[in-house]
Amino acid sequence: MTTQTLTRNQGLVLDVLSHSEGPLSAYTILDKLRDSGFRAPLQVYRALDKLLEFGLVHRLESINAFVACAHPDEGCHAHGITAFTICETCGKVTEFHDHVIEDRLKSFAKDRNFKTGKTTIEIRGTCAGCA
Amino acid sequence: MTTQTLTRNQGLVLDVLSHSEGPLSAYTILDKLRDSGFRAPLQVYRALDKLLEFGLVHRLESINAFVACAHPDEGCHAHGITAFTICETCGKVTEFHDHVIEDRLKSFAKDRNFKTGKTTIEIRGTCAGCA
DNA sequence: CAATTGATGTAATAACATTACATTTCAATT
DNA sequence: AATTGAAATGTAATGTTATTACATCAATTG
Repeated sequence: MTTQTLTRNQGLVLDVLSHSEGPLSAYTILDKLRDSGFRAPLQVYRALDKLLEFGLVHRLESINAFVACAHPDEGCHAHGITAFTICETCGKVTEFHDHVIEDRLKSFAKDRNFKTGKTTIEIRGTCAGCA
Repeated sequence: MTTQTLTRNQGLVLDVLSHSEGPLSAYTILDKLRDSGFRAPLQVYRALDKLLEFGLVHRLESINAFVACAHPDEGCHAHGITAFTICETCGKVTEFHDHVIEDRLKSFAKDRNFKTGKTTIEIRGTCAGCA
């Protein structure tokens, strides 16, 4: 998956996220793209939906914000469950993948015949630099 | 922690959540408490804040909703990280605790000197009954 | 009983997200 | 090149979730 396959709006949104230090809300993205012609929230949300689908962006459920994937070239969907640490002081987000956690969650779900869709793992706290 | 220590508003909100089949949004709780004198969202949010603090209620970040704790008598905070399955069809929420996952997350955080605050683990999907 | 603290009431506003509908773009096929 | 169908876009309006600000009330305590 490369940037070339993206539409103009999708590319603009991904570009903003990729160059951002930390996660951004949809409305912050909108503001940053006013000069590029964006006028309405839906333009951002639609682009984000696609980028999420492509695995190029992640949504942080606990803070209603979005970040570019840390390794978009490999296709993040291939890495299984994505987990995050989110620094509440500086906003820094670190993405990680842990197969033990993933196996454990999968086995819990399987034991109960729960069909897993999307899984959210987010640790909010204070990063090393801000401690 | 018993219900007796709660204020009127806190007790009313907890009661609504305890008797609900599934998670409720703050505004749904508000509607259910209009007859009890609730008029504004803040009355709900304030009560929820305290109930969350007491470990009597959980917030489901991925669906912006709240559920009563499955074992409030023991004080849910004592159980460490709480994880959930959330059925997107019927709304049923199951709460669980897994020490392996918890240890794994803690060790990840410790390795990076990340000071853990609240951790969110939510699996959305389809429960056995709805499959 | 004054002072402090925590809880409450109310209105207004901010922040986040979706619905609805009209229009345009673009690639695949004719 | 014209047709056409799917995907993307533009725009306005609205719906949903959460917070700020400020006034008041109630319980505790020094």
